[in-house]
Amino acid sequence: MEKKRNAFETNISAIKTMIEKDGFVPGDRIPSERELAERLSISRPSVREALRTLAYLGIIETRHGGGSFLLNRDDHTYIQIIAQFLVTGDSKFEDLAGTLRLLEQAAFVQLADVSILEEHVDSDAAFRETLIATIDNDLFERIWRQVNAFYQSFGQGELYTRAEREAFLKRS
Amino acid sequence: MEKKRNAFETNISAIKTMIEKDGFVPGDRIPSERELAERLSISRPSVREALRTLAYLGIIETRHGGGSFLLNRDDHTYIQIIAQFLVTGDSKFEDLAGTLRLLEQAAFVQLADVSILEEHVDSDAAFRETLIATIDNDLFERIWRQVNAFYQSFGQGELYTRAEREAFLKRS
DNA sequence: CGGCGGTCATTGGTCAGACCAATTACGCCT
DNA sequence: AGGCGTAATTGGTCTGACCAATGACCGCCG
Repeated sequence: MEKKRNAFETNISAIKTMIEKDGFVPGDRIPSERELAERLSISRPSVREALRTLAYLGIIETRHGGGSFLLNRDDHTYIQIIAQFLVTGDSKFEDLAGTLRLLEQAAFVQLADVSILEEHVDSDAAFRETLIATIDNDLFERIWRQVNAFYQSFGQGELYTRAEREAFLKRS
Repeated sequence: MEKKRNAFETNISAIKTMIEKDGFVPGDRIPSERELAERLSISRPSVREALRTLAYLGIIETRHGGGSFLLNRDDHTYIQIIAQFLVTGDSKFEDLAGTLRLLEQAAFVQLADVSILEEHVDSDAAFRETLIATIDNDLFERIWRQVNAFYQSFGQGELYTRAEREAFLKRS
């Protein structure tokens, strides 16, 4: 009898199973919290704890007064969660700057046409922002943005000097 | 004043911030639910909804009667959890592989001596692991490790073919 | 004096019920 | 038939209570 597993995960599974079994498709409204509680024979707070987690993961969306709705699977929530927990408070400042340089260097290597950077050589922020945008990789951009936001929170100024930015262009 | 953010995510952030601010390290016991509720001026059910989500993601662990404890980052299971719900997220899978290639390319550009990679050319995993280790940047390595864990959870095989790994070495 | 066992405070787990806020559905009036 | 206001539905939050598991404290006994 090792079924004594956490009731919480059991509840999440139960709700997930019920959603699948009833054949809900993305966009559908799932039963209300009160109805779920009754059908699963658990209290509404327990239902809510499970639903909140599902909502946080982007599985469902809740609308105050409207109900809970199944979301499409390819919403980006999971990427946000990853990015949010990747960069945490104990990241060292030197690592932040170093990581930013690495990320941007990676982007630069992939860059075919350097000319689009030339007009932004005056602005550190615009230069780097443009550089990252050329990659066209959502996850990569989110990670960079998260790291950069952390870097900015340290109140530091430009990551590169103007000379360094010009060096970028010459290395094409 | 667009502070109208969801209270739930605000609560998760608040708890996460408090944990970081108070300098808790993995293994530490965090304040009790009742104390958190009081310090954050929210009710215990709201605290619980946030804590359950953190527990489900593997950020913390709760022991009935004992308290809640911070887990090691390596124990964070949210990667697997999220993947469990997103098995069909093909479009974003390309982002994962692309991000990994970008990170490793950045590491390679910084690499002075390629010879240490030669002995690992037979193993995709060892090759990439060694490559990242040369960077000596904690944050960068952590980001790579998490993205790689997510990539692995999709059950994919090697990121590079053997020919691609050998091409790395030649480009020195 | 020291080890042991029991008691009790602390903490998480769960529930019932209440009230508010936002949305939606319905029916009435025009 | 259409528009509008009211009521029902539904999520959001809180209070309070009780149970269950853990752990610390303290007294008892060897």
